[in-house]
Amino acid sequence: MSNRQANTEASKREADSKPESSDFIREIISKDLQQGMDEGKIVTRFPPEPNGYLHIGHAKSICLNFGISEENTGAVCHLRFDDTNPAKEETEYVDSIKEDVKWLGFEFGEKEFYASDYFDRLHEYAVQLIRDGKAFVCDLTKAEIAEYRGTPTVPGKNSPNRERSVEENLTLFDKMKNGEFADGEKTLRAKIDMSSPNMHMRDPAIYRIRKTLHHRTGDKWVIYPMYDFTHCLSDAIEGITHSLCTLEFEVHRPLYDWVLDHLSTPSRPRQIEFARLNLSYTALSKRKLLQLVENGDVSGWNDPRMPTLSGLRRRGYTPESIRKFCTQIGVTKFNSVTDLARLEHSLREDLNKSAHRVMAVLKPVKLILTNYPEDQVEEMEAVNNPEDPDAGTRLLPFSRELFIERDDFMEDPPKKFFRLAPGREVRLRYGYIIQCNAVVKNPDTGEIEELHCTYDPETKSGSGKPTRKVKGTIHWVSVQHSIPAEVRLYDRLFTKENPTDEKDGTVFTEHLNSDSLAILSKCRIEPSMKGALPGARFQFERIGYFCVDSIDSTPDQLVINRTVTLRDAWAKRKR
RNA sequence: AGUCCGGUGGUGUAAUGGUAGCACAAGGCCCUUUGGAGGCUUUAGUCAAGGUUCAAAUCCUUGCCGGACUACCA
Repeated sequence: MSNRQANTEASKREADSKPESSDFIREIISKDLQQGMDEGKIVTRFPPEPNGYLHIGHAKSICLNFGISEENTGAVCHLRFDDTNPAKEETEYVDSIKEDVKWLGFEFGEKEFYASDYFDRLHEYAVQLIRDGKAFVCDLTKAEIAEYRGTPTVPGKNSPNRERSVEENLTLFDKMKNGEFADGEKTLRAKIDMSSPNMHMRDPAIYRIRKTLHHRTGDKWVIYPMYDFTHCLSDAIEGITHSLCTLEFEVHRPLYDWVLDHLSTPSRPRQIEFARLNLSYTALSKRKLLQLVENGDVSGWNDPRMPTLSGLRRRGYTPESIRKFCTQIGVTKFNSVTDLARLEHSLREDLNKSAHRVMAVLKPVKLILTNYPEDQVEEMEAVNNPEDPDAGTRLLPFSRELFIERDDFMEDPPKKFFRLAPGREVRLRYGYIIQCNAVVKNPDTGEIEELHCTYDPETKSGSGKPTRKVKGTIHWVSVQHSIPAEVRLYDRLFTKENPTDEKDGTVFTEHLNSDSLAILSKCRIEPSMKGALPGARFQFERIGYFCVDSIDSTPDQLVINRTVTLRDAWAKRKR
């Protein structure tokens, strides 16, 4: 026994003293460091396209990139907006992305960059490629290019314009730049290999014409560089050492390398791919999330059911819990689906330590203590957070008429029901032991309207008197002292574990959970919640973690969101 | 179909030729004035078949399964 104890103690200590969790990317980096790469100055980057809101999947990338910069002395992580497609990108998204990264707890400071800041240099690089005979202006239409490209099994055909002279290409590219052609009329293409088994190497477009206002460069440009051309060069310009991206870019890596191999750049970054995050019962693609917003399936990008960082924030998630989650799930190269329960676990773990406990009754039923003096009010001392002695205590008003949870009473209870029932005793949390004597029902509806109980004055909480044990403890609020609130119970947005798997012929919106939101408007909360600030988080004892809604709550009408339920052994038993 | 990348308990991961371990989930027990928290505990895994080796999750071969790729998106 003592031996085993010693063992677990030892292993705990070992776990504590280990650095940060490692993964194949961090191992590559520490190897590079050992070999003296860049005098130990690691530079990573988080490169969002400002065309939507960040979600929990991006958090994985943010934690990886910024995490690595925090773990290595002298290292930095850049925030770089990949804004090369003016048709889709907006300043609104830039602002939300910056806010979300900061909220997660990461500092980019001055390292805020935009691919659009490099448009001049990128243009020069393109001209250089033309001069070197490595790029040409192509007249083919979009459809023709697709046709000429072939398929993975059939090699493509060369564009008829592939052998244009350098001079002609230069002139044509200049005319593209000067707006002399319409959108789609011409493209600049890299001259690589139309028979490559890698489709991305079949003379990919690197510049296209888009006569659209750009959110930062306005009307300065009518030609815009493509991702594959932009990303590697932006990395090289910024001195990124390790360019970390998701698995779907693996096939782009030969092109990433090709561009850098054929141009003289200030540095030579390296792309490494890892698996993106998938979460059960969740959709994680900007396109699909956009669809939910536009369909009105949710109230917006920050709907508390959305997996966006703004949604999770409004729901009551803490940045710490998300960061913890991201380090716990690890980084690998294989596709996987992470159990939503994991995210919820790290949330509860964090909130359990930090959230103040409060008594709230969501579905009230009146309970009258028939032997308690009419006008008497007692102040019961309640612990704010049993996990944190420094959180102190507060006083709860206790009186003859109380509200308790409708679910905490059953007329005809099963054996393992530890709560109130006719003739049964329970303890009122921080109060007395009571016994139920009578049930008053509405004669028309049969609905329970009042429970008449008696209390035992000898059993007051904290009185130190020896008292009998009762199996159940329930929460309550005083009718006259409690304050009203609207409580919004949120649940998972989808009923299907992998809603975006559409191989079975279904569309992800078919799996929307019709019970993902339930609004309770007659809730009663203990008076200490008066004046609670938007965003404030609490644990409602025995129910779950909640927060004051940051948008809809007002001092007069509290609106409270359920962040996550408590683990519930009783609910499990019922299943 | 071709190319590339991957396959470790139900789930997420570790073991870098040398004892298959951790976490989540699920079950049980203890404790408890939150059916919370905490403590203890059980179940359960190397895709398959060959080969190399004293020794294979790890290296090799073949097969099977999964993913990515066929935007002037990123």
